[in-house]
Amino acid sequence: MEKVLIIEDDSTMLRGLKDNFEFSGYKVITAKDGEEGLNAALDGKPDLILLDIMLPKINGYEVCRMIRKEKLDIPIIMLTAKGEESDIILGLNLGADDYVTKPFSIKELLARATAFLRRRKQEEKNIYEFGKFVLDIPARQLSKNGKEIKLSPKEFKLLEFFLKKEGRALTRDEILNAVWGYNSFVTDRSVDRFVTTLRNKIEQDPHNPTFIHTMREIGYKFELPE
Amino acid sequence: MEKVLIIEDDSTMLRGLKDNFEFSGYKVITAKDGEEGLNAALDGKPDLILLDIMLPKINGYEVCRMIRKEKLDIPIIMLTAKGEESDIILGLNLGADDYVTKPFSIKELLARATAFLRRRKQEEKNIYEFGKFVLDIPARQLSKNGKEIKLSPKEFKLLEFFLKKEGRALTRDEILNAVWGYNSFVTDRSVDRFVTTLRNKIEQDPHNPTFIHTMREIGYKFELPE
DNA sequence: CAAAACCGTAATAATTCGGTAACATTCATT
DNA sequence: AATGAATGTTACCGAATTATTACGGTTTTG
Repeated sequence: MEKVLIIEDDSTMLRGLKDNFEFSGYKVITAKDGEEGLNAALDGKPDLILLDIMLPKINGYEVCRMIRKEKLDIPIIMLTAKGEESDIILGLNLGADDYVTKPFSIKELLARATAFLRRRKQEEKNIYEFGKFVLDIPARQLSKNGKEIKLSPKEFKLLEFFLKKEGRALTRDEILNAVWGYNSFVTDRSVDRFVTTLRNKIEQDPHNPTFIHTMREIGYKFELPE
Repeated sequence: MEKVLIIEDDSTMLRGLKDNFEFSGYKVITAKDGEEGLNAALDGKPDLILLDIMLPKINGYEVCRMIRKEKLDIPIIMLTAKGEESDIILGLNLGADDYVTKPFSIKELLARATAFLRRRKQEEKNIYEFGKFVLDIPARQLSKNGKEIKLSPKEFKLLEFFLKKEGRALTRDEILNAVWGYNSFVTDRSVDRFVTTLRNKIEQDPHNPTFIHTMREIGYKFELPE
């Protein structure tokens, strides 16, 4: 189920949005000021953010900017009372993907949200194939020639992340953030260890890896051979 | 340069949009009815489509639906004279990513277009081509005719810097600062050494370099031959 | 509730890399 | 052409990075 984060200080408005989105089948988490909202965005990993501009503590523009600074690629729809063109443009330039102007129709907002999530969903592949392996995300299972290969939860998450970012060199930090969570106090070396165990499970010759290549001083890169 | 396809039957409007987008640095292709527009979308591979709804032959909704049916993942912004909510929602559900209502401000439309293209652009501009070589920054890999050429971390950084400053003579100090860091106590001669190894990897005849030219008393310059 | 699986860390081993020095070559100037 | 300065080339070893393994504590499973 898709998770929507709503950051809005007006209780009535917040309640209305929450009810409507939940009724439409979304999971909703909420925040009532910018600070709380930023934390929720980082921790909760929502698929979409509705972001009010006028907020206590940190305003919406700042929240938007900071989310983008963290390289989080979550669609953001801004909710604004101001119809001013310059504000809209400011928001869009700060990394928002869309905005709606209060008072807006909930039906329209829902349609826009759906449009953003649809695309995202299409982008998300659920089954990855590499070599003789198949990683089935919904089934949480890796198999080689149809035979299951057991992976621990962390191993699975790591492999999933590698596949999602196939072809790109990933820093240990990126990997830690994605697999362990952004605020974990885990050592870089743990990444190495899990790469080792993964290699032992998927590489023919773990010392001459076909898939998981080490990128010195950076981290690792998952590559599909020709 | 990004290519925008504008599908619009009103000549005046079309002309206005074309001028504005071209002035903003986009390449523009146009179509005056749905059929023509659909072909242009399929053949021209634009990065963004502005799509009027009221069109001769095939209307905008249909065009949108057919583009999506072809699994083309091009952002579509609908231009609509109707302010009716139901039309907007219909459009969004058919796969449009956004809409603007006529009369719209060209400034706002440009801002929205930029927001859509921003992500794509960021992802794209990280690849440098020179001669038969391709330096892929995200993949952290250099290849010649598709075949990988291994670079050490320093070599990679140095080449990346050269490409970023292509055409400019660089002092050894500039290079040291950029590649080795502010306060390293490394000799100038290390630059020379790494230029040598780089030349051996990318120059046909390292003694008659095509790309990395030595600027006596200064340093080096990376140049693309004609 | 016991056994098994899992995870993070630290210790140790293996590997790669990079800076330097020493020597060779080229270049500009006279 | 001779000279000195700048640049090119090469080999080597210490240092930095990564790989591997073992272990203890925790969680999950049967």
